[in-house]
Amino acid sequence: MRDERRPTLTDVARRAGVSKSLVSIVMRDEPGAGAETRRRVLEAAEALGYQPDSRARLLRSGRSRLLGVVFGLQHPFHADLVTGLYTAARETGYELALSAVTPERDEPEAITSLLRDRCEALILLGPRSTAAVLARLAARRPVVVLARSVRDAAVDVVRTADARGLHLAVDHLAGLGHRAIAHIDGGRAPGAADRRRGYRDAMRRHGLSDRMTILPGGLTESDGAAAARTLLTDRPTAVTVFNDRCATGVLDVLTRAGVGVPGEISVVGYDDSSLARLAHVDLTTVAQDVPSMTRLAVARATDRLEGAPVARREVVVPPRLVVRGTTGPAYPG
Amino acid sequence: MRDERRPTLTDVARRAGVSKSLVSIVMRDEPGAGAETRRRVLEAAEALGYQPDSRARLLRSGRSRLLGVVFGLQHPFHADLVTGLYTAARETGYELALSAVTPERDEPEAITSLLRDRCEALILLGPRSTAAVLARLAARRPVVVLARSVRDAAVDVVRTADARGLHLAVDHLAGLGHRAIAHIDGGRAPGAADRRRGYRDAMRRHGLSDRMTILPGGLTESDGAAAARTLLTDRPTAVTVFNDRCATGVLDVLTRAGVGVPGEISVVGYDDSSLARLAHVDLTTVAQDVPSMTRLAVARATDRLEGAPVARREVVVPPRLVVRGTTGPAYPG
DNA sequence: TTGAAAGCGCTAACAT
DNA sequence: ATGTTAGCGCTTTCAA
Repeated sequence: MRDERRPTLTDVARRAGVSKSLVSIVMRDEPGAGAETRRRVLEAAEALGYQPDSRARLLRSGRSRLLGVVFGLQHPFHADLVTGLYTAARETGYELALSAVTPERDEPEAITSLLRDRCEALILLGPRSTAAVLARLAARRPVVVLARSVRDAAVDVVRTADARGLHLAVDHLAGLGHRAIAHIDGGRAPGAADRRRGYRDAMRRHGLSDRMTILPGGLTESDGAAAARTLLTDRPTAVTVFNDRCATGVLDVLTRAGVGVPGEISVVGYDDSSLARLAHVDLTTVAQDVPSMTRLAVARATDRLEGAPVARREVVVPPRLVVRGTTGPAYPG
Repeated sequence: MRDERRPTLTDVARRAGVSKSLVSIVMRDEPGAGAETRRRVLEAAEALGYQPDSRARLLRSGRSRLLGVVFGLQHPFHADLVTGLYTAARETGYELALSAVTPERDEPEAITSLLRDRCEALILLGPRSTAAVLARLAARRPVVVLARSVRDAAVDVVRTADARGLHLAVDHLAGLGHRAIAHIDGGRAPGAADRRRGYRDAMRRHGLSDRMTILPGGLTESDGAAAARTLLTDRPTAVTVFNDRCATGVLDVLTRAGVGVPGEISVVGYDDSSLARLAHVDLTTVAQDVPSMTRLAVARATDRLEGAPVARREVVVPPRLVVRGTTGPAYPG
C-alpha cells in the first residue's frame, strides 16, 4: 500500500492530459499557462497527492536556493535566532536547511552535511571554528557569521555592538549611583571578549578603574551560580552578567542567600531572551535585536549570491537596554 | 572566483583518468575498485575540493535515506531529544532533516517541507496535530510520534510511561510522609493528560483521594510561577509539577516568598532536563530515558522502511525517579 | 499557450 | 577491475 511509487510530474501530466512542461509551470505558479489548463493540472495534482520533488527540481535548475544554518541545540538564544531566520528567509524565496551542533556532532560535521546538501550559502551562529577555517570555507561559498566577530575579509559578519551593550549597562548602573560594579564574563564564548572590553571602557570612563572586578563566568546557569557564590564574600552593589542564562544562575544564588535584588545588588543580563522577560524573573538586560540581525544575515547571504553590491563586510547592530526589575538605586531609602 | 562551477564526479573522473563509475564506487567506499585507483581518485577529489551532491545521488538511487524530524525550537526538552536522534541515526546510515516549528512556522508547514525533501519517514516530537491528520500522513509514509500518545493503528508511538512517572513521584513523596500533595498540570500539552491521571491514581492508591489538588499550569517557567502563587495561599506540603521548566518557575516563586524547599514544601519536576541537574537547582525529578526513546524511534522508523516485522505500534519506556535536593520529609525535625 | 527534447549529477545494470 | 549506457524527476531551452 505504501510501496506504490509516489506520483511524479509525469503522472500529473498524463492525468491532466497536458505536457510535463505545463505542469511544471503551473506547479511553480509561473506565467505561461491558460486558466483552464491551470485548473485541470491543479485538480490532477490534488487528486494524486502530488508533491514536487525538491531534489530533482533543484538538481535541474542548478540552484538549491538553500541557506544552510549551523546552530547549537543547547543554546536558547540560538533558538531565538533560528526562529528569526525562518521568518526572514520566507520573504526571500530561499529555504533554510538546519544542521545542529550537539555534544556528539561537532561543527565541522554540521558544516560538511550542509555542503553535501548543496546549500548556496552558510549562516553560522556563534561558530567556534577558527578564522582560518571560516575563511577557507568562505572561499567556496558565502559565509555569514552571526553573533560573533571574525577578522577576515572573506566572511560577512552580523553582530551586536557588544561593547556598546556593556556601556549601556554600566551607564545605567552608574546613573543609579553604583560604583562597585562587577562583571561576570563569558570566558571564550562568542561575544565575551567584546563585552568584557565594553565593561572596562565604561568603568574607566566613569572614573571607576579601581573598582573593576571581572569574575570568570560562562554561558550557563551553573556558571552564573558559581560566580555568584564568590560574589557573596566580597559584595559589589551591582553586577553585569555575560548573558541571561548566566544571570539567572546569579539571581538564584543571591535569592537563596537572602540577598535582596535590587535592594542589595542590582543585576543586568544580556540577550533579552524569553528567560529575562518572565514575569517572576523580570531581568534588566541588554537586548540583541534578533529580527534585525536575522533579516540582515539572510539579506547579506542572498545579496552575495545574487551578486548585489555589499557595502561593509561587518554589520553591527545596536543593542538596547531593557530596564526591568533587577536594577535599582545604589543607596535606597 | 566563486562563480566557477563546483566540481562534479565527471571532473574528478577526468582528473584521475578513470570512469565516473569508478569514482562513484570509491566515493561511496564500495568494493569494486583497485587500491591504486582508489588512491588516485581520492587524491583527485581532494585536489578539486569535490563534495558529492547528495541530491543527485539520492535522486538517482531512488531513496533519500532521510528521516524528517519536526521539533519545537522553543522546547529545551526537544533539544535533548533531537540530540539523541542525531546519535541514534548515525549508527543506522540514515540522515536527519530538521524542520522546526516556531511561532511563525506551524506544524503543517514544517511537515510539508519535509515531504518535499522526500524524507522517507517522519519523526514528530510532541506533535499538536490531531490523530486524524497524523493517520492521513501515516498512510503516505511511516510516522513515528515521540513523547505523545496517539490512538491510531497507523502511527508508531514511542513515549514514556507518564502515568507511571507520576506514580513514582507520588510514592516517593508519600513515603516521606506527605499527604497534602498537589499537582501542577500541563494543560493540553503532550503527556499532560497521562501525568494528571497518574497523579490521581497514585493519590487514590495511597488513600489520599480527598487531598487531591490539581492546579492549572503549563510548559513554561511563568506558568509555574503563576501556579505557585496560588499555592502560597492554600499550602500543600508537596507538589508534583508537569515538567522541569514549570517546576523552576515554582521554585523561584517559593524561594522569593521565603518558603523553604524542601523544608516547607517538596517539589518534584519532570524530564530530568539539564535544568534540573544544575547544582543550584538540584531538582528531584522524573527522568525520561532520552537515549532509549530516541534509539527506539529511529529503529522503529527504519524497521518500517526496511519492512522488518514490528511487534507493537506503541513502545512505552519506563521513567526513573531521580531524587535530588528539592524533596524531603513532611515533618522534619 | 503548448509540447518535445535535452540534460542537471549521480548510480545501477550491464558490458568488457 | 573497469567502462558504457540509461535514466531518476524535474526545469529549460526551443520550436510549433
